[in-house]
Amino acid sequence: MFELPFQSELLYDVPLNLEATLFCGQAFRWQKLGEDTFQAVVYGEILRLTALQPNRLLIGSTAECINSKSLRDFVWHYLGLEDDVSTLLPASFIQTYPHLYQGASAYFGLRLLRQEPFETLVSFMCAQGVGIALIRRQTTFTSQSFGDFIAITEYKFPTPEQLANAPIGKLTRCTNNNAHRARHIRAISMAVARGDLNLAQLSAPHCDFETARETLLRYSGIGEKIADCVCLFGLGHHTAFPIDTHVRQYLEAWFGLSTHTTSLTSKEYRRLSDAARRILGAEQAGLAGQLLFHYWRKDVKHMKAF
DNA sequence: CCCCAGGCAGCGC
DNA sequence: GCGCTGCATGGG
Repeated sequence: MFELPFQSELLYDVPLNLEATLFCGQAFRWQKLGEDTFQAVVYGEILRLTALQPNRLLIGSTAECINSKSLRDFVWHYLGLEDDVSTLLPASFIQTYPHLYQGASAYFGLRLLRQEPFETLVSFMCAQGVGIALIRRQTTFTSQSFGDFIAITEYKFPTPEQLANAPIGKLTRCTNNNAHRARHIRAISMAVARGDLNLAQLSAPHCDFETARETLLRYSGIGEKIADCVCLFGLGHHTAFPIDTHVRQYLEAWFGLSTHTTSLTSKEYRRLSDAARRILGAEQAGLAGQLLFHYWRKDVKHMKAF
C-alpha cells in the first residue's frame, strides 16, 4: 500500500458501526482498503478510518489540524456522531412494532453522514437503475477525470465549474455511458456555477424542506427519490424520506403501505412518505428510514453492504 | 439467458 | 393521472 501524506492521526472511542455508517450515508467514493479500513476524500481531504476494535476508531486525515480537537470536530460532524440512534424511534413505534425495533437495534451504530452538497447532488444523479458498485465507479471516475489531484490515486470531487465545462463525451464515459445522465449533470453544474442554483441556500435551517425539494425537482434528471436523497444527505433536511425499491418493499411488507399502481407515481410517492413520517416520527424520519433500510437489506434480503 | 440493481423523462392514452 | 419504454452495464 502507498504511504499517504497524513498530517494527523487520532484514536477515538465512538459508538459507531463503521460499515453501517458509511453505507447509510452512501458516501459513494468510500473504498474498502482492508477488513476494517475505509478511505475516502471528504471535503477535499483524504480521510482514513480503521476500526481497531468495536467502538474504537483510528482516524487519519491529510487535513492540517492545529490540534486533535479540530480533527475530532471535523470527523464528528461528518460522521453525524451528534445523533443518538438508540433514542431515534418513537415510543409508539416500539410499542406497535416490537419485533422491528428488536431487529433494527443491531444497527444502532448507524449514523447519517453530512456530505458536501454538490458532491451529494451529482452522486445521486448517478444512482438510477444501477447497483452501488457501479455508482461508486461513476463518482470515482468522474473525480479522476475532472477533479484536482491530491495524492497517489486520490482526486477531489470536481467543482461545479469543472463539470459545467466538461466535454459531453468525456463526461458520458464517467456516467456509465449514459448520455442523458451526463447532459443532466452538466446542465445542473452550470446552474450551480452561475449561481442560479444555490445549494447552501437550500440547506437547513435557512430553508425549509419543501422549498428545497421543489427547487431541486425543477431540474431534469432529478425526481422524487433523488431530491429526497440530496435533501437528506447533503442539505440537512432530516425529515426527508427517500423511497427506492428497497424502501418500497419494506413499507409494504412491514406496514402494509402499498400502491395499487405498478409504478410509483408522484402522488403515491408523497402518500407513502407522509405515512412513513407519521409512523417513524417526522423530525428524524430520514435516519429512521435508513435504519430500517439497512436492517431490511442485511437481515431480510441477505445483501452485502459493500 | 434472465433478472435486478438506492430512477427518471418522454410519450401515448 | 397511469403505464410503458429507453437508457447501459455487471453480477447472481
